[in-house]
Parts: sequence; C-alpha cells; structure tokens
Amino acid sequence: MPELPEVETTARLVRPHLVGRRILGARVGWLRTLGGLSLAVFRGAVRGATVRAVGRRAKWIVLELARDGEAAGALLVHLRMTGRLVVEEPAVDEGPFARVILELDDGRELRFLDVRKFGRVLYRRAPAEHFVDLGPEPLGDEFTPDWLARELRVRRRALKPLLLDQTFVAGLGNIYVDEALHAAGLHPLRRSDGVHAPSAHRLHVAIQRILRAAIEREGSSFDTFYRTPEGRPGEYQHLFQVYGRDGQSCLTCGSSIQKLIVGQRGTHVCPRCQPKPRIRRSATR
DNA sequence: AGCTACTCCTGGTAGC
DNA sequence: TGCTACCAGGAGTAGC
Repeated sequence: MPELPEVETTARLVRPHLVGRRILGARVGWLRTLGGLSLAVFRGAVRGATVRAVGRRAKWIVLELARDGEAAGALLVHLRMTGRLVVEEPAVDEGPFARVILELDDGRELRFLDVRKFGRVLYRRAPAEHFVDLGPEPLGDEFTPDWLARELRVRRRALKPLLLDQTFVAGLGNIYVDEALHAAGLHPLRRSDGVHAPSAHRLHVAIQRILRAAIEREGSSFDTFYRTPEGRPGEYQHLFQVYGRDGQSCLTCGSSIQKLIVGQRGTHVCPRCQPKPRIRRSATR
C-alpha cells in the first residue's frame, strides 16, 4: 500500500510533468474522491490555475497552485490503498478506474486512478491548515533519536498503533512499521512508555534506514496495485524481512515468522527477534 | 488517553 | 467450474 516511499516516488516522478503546467479543465468520475466539494466548486478552483510546485507531506502529494503568480491554494492527493497518479496522453485509454482527470495545457492529462475509491483529491485554499495535526516527517529534522525516545515515553500505547498514528509520526504505514519494528527487535505490542532510550534509538535508525532504502527502490509492489507513475513496480518488496512472510523463516534467526492482528491490522513478527512483552494490562508502575 | 468496532470500496482468492 | 464469503487496509468516527 502506498506509504511514504511510494508517495514520495509518485511525487518525484510526476513533478517534472506538472510544474509550470496550466490546468484547463477537470473531469470527475467519482464525486466522493473530491471529499465533499461540489464538482462546480472544484472546477472553479483548478481551472486556469498553474501548478507551481509538487511536494509531499506525510502520505499526501501536494500540488501547489498559482494564479497570476499568486498562490492559489493546493490540490492534496492521498492514494490511500489503491490510488495512482499518472500523466498520460489523452489517446491512452484511461481505464475504468479514473476518478479525477485534469486536462493540462500541453495536451496531456493528470489522471488519478483508484480501484477502491478510498483515495482523495482535495482542493484546499490554505493547505497548511490541513496538516496541522500531523506529526513530524520521519526523514525530517524534527524526528531525532531523542525526540522519539521522549515521545514514546510520554505515550502509553502499543508501539504499532502508535507508529501508524499520523499525528505521532507522519508517513509510516502497515508495511514499513512491521519492517522497522523487526529491524529494531521490538514487538508491535510493546508499550511505548516501556521502551528505553537504546531501543528507541535502534527504532529510529531502523525507520530512517528502511524508508531511505525503500525510496531508493521506488517503493514496494507485492500485488497488482502500486506502480510508479511510469508503470514500474517498486523493488523494495524483495528486501522485506517480515511483511507477508508469515510461515517462512526469519532471515536473521531462522524462526518461523508469525502473523497476528494488532489494531485490526495484519502484523508480522519474528517470535525470537521480537520477544513478546510480558502480560501487559494494568502495568501501572 | 487509548482501545475496539465500524465504515468506506472492489478485486482477488480461499473454500466448498 | 461456479458460487459465496471473506480478506486486504488508511484514516475518520463513534462508543466505551
């Protein structure tokens, strides 16, 4: 599923095709993709605007718009589970899953394709407000080993749901959390306030190393959904240590990888590398 | 504060 | 082969 590395890859590859382009019109195949905005308002917001930058915040792709050189809001694209962003010639069949199409002034189209319709293409006049509740970028300056150690201690949550919480750290998802916890030797059900500095630092190293390696390989593709805007699968799935490897042996210690459910999410652990916490519960101490 | 359950969606697949 | 039931999951929300 698209997480930080996949979203970053998408933003990077789409950027050179979009910056400087003017949007001539919009077609919408699934209204809810707009997140509640009417088609007329959406069209009015984007038609005639120029894309002046393409960036990423958390799992959002941010298309900054301008009119007459002045900032004019932004399009915020969230791929959720099956969303894709591509730039194509109109002659290329858009397929049955095109939810939003923006017509560009070079004759091409920016297409948001999304099988499951969970993705969003939002227009926001003040995009910064949309992001106020997000935690720091895991590859940004604010996310330091000491920050992570401190913030883990002041929360009292299981590690996995906490790392998936975008208001804690922004950009991680199910796959990379499983991978990072395994690399750090931490069980997903370990309570965050019981994680001491050395473990927190190991987790910090693991998160950054894994995200950087995944970005280098253009993300992970293990089903038919995620592809880069150019149609290539990512390559990081070949480096998975635990995700989707239940029943196979741990590449570190040889134990059988187990699958469990944590917070309604499929979760993969090595029982030896990631020892299970002792009976958690009213461990008030 | 933090947990669970539920919702949104559809293609793929396990099981019969 | 053909059918049904269930699964995948990011994130928002509701209820406890």
